[in-house]
Amino acid sequence: MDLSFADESTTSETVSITPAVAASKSPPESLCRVGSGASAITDAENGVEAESRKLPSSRFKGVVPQPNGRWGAQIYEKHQRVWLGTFNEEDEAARAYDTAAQRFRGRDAVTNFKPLSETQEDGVETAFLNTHSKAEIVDMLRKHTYGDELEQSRRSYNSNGRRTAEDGPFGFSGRGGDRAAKAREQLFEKAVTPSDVGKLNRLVIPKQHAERHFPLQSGSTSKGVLLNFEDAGGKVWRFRYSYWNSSQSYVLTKGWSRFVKEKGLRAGDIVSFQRSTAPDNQLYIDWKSRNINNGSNAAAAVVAVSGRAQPVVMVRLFGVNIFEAAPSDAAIDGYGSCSGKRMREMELLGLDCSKKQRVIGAL
DNA sequence: CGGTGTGTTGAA
DNA sequence: TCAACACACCGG
Repeated sequence: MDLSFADESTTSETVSITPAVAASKSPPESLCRVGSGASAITDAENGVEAESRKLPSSRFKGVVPQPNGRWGAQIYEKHQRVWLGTFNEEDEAARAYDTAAQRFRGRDAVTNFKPLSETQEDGVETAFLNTHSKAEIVDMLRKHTYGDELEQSRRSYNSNGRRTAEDGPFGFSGRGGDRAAKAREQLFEKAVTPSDVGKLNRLVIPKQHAERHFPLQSGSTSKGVLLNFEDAGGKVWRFRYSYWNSSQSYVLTKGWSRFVKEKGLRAGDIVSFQRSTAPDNQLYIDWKSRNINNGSNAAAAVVAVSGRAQPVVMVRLFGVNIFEAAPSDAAIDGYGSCSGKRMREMELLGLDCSKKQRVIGAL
């Protein structure tokens, strides 16, 4: 769990800006890419031939050569490598790294090109990055669809900054239309349980996230505090937040049922919590149906379903097919099975497949 | 079978 | 944190 992309609270970090390395550099053309790693620079009769086996290293950060002459992109986080995919061109891989670096480490991350080609602040891309999880961005990079998705975002952002079907699952704040969306960081998401939307008038905040993002002063532990959250429409919701000793859990109580009612939340739907990266620390709340299909890769699209009684539903989430038990109360929380390799990927991307937690990719 | 991306290590 | 290297394993 510590490997998840869970804390983007680190997004506010400060990293010294380092002038992009490559940009205008003339790569030693001697580094010709070779066929299958070997293709020896046929050398005169000696053992120097062995040297030619070595793959040409990249002049770009985060880029590694592949045996077939292509280039891989990777970035590290929490002692783990996050693979960003393979590319035909070295600079494509470098750009993929740049994008990931900006998403993972913030605006001032050290990159290969970004600072140069983008010095004129690109609010749209920044917002785009801010409104997509690391997992989503990585997925786009791997599938080489980042550029397209960003373009889509640019088009739909248009002049009014209003949320459109083209936006990510949570879109932009889009309120008013005259105010630009403030940069915000994703805190975490949770698929609501039946009781979260039931008569108990409370939402359980997974301990892990509660303690990280909504710490309670020892004194206010029991009585709780009032927290304000702004939704996508700009409406402010005020919830009481406290710790229940009886169940040893953190909960949003007073005010929660009104939110459930107005949004028509149903078990399995995803609620998302964000916080402004600006000094005001404004909190935001948004939600999405667990099966929405809005054309974005980020969306969970229902691939096959025919009625509520169907035993199995397959959803495509972040480009990964997931089988989910039918919406019976018992299984409604978890995302059933993840298979083989995908399972590892899911873990690495912070998508918890186990039943213990329903939090999906705490961003 | 070709290629990808993971396992792993040593350097910074 | 990062790149280098080897190769297991995966999808075609």
